[in-house]
Amino acid sequence: MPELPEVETVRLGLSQLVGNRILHAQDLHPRTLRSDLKLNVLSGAKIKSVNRKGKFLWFTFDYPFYLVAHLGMSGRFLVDPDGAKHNRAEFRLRKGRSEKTLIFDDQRTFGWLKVEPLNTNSEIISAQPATVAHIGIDPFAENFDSKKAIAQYQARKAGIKSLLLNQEIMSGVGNIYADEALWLANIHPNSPANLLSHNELKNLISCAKKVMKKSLQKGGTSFDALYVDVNGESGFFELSLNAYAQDGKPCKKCGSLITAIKFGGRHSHFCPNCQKIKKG
DNA sequence: GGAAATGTTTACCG
DNA sequence: CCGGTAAACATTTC
Repeated sequence: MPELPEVETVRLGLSQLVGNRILHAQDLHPRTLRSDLKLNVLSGAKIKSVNRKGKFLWFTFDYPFYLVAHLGMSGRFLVDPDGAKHNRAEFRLRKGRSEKTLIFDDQRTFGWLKVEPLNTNSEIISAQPATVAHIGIDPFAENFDSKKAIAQYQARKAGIKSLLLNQEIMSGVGNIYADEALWLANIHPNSPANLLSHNELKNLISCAKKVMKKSLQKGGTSFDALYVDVNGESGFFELSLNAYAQDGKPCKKCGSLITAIKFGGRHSHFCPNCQKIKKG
């Protein structure tokens, strides 16, 4: 369940595992583990925290390693699942007398895991894995700087949607929430970012935050059982979508039909009346 | 059978 | 370097 609200839903579920010790860990698919360090270096390690930046997750331990994870398009973490179909890695956990199995399940194998050494030489660098260092801060982080993000958007001529999807400026937004945020902010996905005013971009960021927060409260968006929390439960934000996958349906603001256009191999959904393209 | 699916990275061309 | 586009990765579902 791959955008910020879905990843945060997973993080919240995984955070219940803090205090568990890893008895045994192994990867089960050749594409899943994307580090030279093997999962079994974590044997004996106790989970200290589960963190998120944009769509990236990482665990910290009482061992000098991070376990970094990205769900890709179809990755799931499942605790003691009834029927995981595509097990890509397995962790046997224990806390007190209770044992659990954590499964990383991933149909399309675009998701991955990495074991990365903690950099003990610098507290600043060790605050986050090197893997996520180049990723932009997400709008839910305390140190998110919206003025900086706005300036970076305005410095570019590319269509605003492609920049929203650029995880190095502001992270967390994917195809669903980009369409939803742009609809809410009345901005055409292909409007060149440099033609948008400071206020329009400020509003766009706050719309993205608003829509993702609302989704998070409903457990994220689940079109099918692929996108579920660690207990296998689906989210219900699909029922609240206004633009994404709504092509052919009337816009809830003006009644015009939502249209879909293709860009970069993916679809954008927007209201042609409410979201007019900006021209220079 | 063809197309599409909520992501990221890389390549190519201009 | 920037922008636009496409492809690659792999699997399942509609």
